[in-house]
Amino acid sequence: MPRTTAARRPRAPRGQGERLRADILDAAGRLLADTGDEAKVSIRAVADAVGVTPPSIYLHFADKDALLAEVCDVRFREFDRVVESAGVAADADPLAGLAARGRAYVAFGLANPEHYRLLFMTRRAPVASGADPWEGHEAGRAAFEHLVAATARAIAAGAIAGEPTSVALQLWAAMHGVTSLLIALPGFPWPDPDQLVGDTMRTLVAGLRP
Amino acid sequence: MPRTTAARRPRAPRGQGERLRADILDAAGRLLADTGDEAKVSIRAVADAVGVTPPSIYLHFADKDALLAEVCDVRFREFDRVVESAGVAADADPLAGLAARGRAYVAFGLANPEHYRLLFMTRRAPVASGADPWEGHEAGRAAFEHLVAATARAIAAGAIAGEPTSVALQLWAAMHGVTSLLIALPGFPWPDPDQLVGDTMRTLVAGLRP
DNA sequence: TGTACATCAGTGAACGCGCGTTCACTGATGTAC
DNA sequence: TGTACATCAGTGAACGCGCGTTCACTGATGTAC
Repeated sequence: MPRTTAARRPRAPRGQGERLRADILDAAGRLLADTGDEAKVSIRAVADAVGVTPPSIYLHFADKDALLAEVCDVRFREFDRVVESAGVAADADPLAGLAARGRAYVAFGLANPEHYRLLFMTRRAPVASGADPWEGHEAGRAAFEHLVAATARAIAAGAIAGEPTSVALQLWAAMHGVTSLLIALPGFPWPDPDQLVGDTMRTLVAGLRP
Repeated sequence: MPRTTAARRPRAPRGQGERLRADILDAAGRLLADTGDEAKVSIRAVADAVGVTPPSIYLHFADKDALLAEVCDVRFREFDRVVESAGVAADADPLAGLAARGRAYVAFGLANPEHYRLLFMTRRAPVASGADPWEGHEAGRAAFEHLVAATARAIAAGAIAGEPTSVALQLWAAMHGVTSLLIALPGFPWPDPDQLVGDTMRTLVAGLRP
């Protein structure tokens, strides 16, 4: 089967070259989600999806890694926005806010498994020790800080006990555990995901009660 | 840099052809652990590590997928053996047995990150619905049943409450969450892994108390 | 005891493929004088 | 107003690479008669 070639994209007018950049990022993200396979996101495939020739990609990104890193960043921002807004909507009760974040976290992962895989299941190079570990991952930093803040509010309200960062890590690890197992092992006889998330959340909250 | 070619392996004597099969499995596993990169485990690289030519692999494995599936199975058996024996050693107190399994689980993952990745972080095709989900993954079934059994003992002893399978899934998801995040995001400013595992285990056990 | 034959455990060379990336180029559009 | 030139936004063709896999073959060893 030959690659489905998109219509040839008309050349951008002068000064609008940056539009192609945005289209490339978008196409790469969609390609990843649609094929469900990071190996299928090749420079050629992305160029084809956008309707442009492969060398054009290099007018906007240094190399393939730079492109993927930026796709990752864009999707991370989306992830943070979705999870945080679900949490904020329920924050009247800080515990409900945390639970809503957990549910939204898992739901995002299951709805966008390949994006989730790229964000949280693919090895991201460790930065040099001493450097800022968040350098180049500002969206990641924001997402984590949002979680720590929500956790701190629940602690301040007396709903749970513990040190905010430690508790946030436990919640994150548990929700990530559920999400990534469901994504990695779809053949396993899982119970209903909602129930698994609910049970896990209830156990954690009970265990963290002051 | 040219691939470091192993000494040419002497031809097996008659009737001993199966020895090469075992050596191939072993070399593929070591290659995965040493390079830390599944993409580097190519038919050519494995053949080279064993000291044989690429077509020889096909005398023993139908194709690359079959080889990787069997590597996976071998490592899964090792994983189950390590975790279960750590648990059995502490089973005098069922709760201590569960905790020992949790620690051994995470330790195995951190000591063999690429094997862990292959076992639990790489998508394994879902089987046809209706078929036995464990078909071809007998080692996986055994490992999971060992965990459920240990959980059931802790429940029977009155140390924790709940339904064995549900509780086992919660414990698994949490330990997997910790392990896989540490593996996937080594650049994150993690606390000491032992502390993270200990905190998570304590929270879960507290939340599951009868 | 000798010899033809079968079998086993591989080898050597090649196939076609898709990949990331580079390089010289093109053609439309704006700007200086 | 005309024209030379610069710039922008790409294209077309090719590079070398490593990959999974196939195919015809080889040479040592056993077995039948």
